[in-house]
Amino acid sequence: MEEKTTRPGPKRSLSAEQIVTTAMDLFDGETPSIRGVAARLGVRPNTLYTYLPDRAALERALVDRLLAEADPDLLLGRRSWRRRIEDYACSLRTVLLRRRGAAALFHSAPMDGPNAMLVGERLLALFTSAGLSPSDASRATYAVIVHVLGSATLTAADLDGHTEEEVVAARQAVQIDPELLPLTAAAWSTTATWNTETQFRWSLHALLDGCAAR
Amino acid sequence: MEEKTTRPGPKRSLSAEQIVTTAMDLFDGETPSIRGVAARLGVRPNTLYTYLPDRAALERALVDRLLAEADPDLLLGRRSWRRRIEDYACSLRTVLLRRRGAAALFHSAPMDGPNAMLVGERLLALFTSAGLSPSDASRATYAVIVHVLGSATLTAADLDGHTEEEVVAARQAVQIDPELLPLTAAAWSTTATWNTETQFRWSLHALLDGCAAR
DNA sequence: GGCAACACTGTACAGTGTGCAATATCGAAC
DNA sequence: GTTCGATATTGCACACTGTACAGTGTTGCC
Repeated sequence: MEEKTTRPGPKRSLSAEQIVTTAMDLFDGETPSIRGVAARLGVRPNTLYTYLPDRAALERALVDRLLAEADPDLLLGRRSWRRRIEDYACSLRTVLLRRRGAAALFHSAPMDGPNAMLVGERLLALFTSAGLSPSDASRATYAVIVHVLGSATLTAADLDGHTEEEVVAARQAVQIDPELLPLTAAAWSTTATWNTETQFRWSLHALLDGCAAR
Repeated sequence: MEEKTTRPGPKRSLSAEQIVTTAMDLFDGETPSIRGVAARLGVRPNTLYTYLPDRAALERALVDRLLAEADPDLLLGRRSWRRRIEDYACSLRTVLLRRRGAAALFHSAPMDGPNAMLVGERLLALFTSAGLSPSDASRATYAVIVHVLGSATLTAADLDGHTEEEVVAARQAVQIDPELLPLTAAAWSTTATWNTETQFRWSLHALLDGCAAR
């Protein structure tokens, strides 16, 4: 194994790790591009193709970094299984909302990185400890992933750089015609808060209730 | 109102409706671009800016068209509130998976079109009929939207042009090391089916259970 | 008929990801 | 120690993308 100990040719000036790290740094402020990362590294764009097959590979690596940044250890500890899931979910939501376009990355490629697998394993453990069968635990795991990523992505689209408060206030100010949409008008004060962590926790809670009842 | 009955200047050769319609046609096969739609209409790309402020406006319009194509009337009728939600949700999922990149459109702009409002109103009615308060009905409505869009987007990323069967088979073939990820390995036969309608219905069912319990 | 508003075009710019051929650099074999 | 082949990096180029700006010609109104 690892027969390629030394190879001819010039030394590599970079590493895949380094590229992904620079992309993460660059991520505060703008969604990273091949050319942007290369510029930051003081290198021509093509150079990156020595380390990555294409842009999708960079995105996959970023996805896995983001999952790790949310701290999968939150899924461990002595708290109840629900608390642990909620804590990691909220942490991941925060991580995804901090960087513009972060949530959207999860939709360009399948999640098969090592951290994705780790998080999956731990979620399975939690649902199993809650009494679910292996099959149901798997389904519940995916349901939670879908909720966190879907929620974060939609909220990221609505925020678009603004703060949560600004968006809620802007939505509050919208006038709904009670003739056309009576129920929407009646519930609008709640609907205006769809992009808040309160809403996030409410729906996650409902989802976990439904999963636990299986 | 509508004081602009007639205006000077040449007749318009197109309409916003027409642009959105050709974009939808073009959508089978490739994700529509300003230049692509213009070419299909036999017109320079800039011409579209007479009718639309920017690409985001086109995407918003497409989102609303997709919501309508899923047939919001499925939310009406005599079936139980759960059946009606499940039927529309599955229909929307199918619509979004039929066109590549359709699901991703929902993440570029807020959903505030007329059909989005209509669907929201009808979901509120269903949850209200299920006994939820206006506030809880609003939260449950968003939870369902998040699930449908999140699930469709993740599945679209995994499918990437392939059929559901192909993806499931490819995932089944993956070998998970039971030493590293015992639970993942044990539940993998189910995990391989995450992108199926069966999984979609399972998690939607769980979510609705949790919402109804409020 | 002149005026002002308007639709549309030509051209252009600043981006994006990425393929290809040339160049420079190294390790290993002779 | 020289040659050879593998390799990293570059310059250049291509095919895209959205969209800004300055014409150019058509039209309704006074």
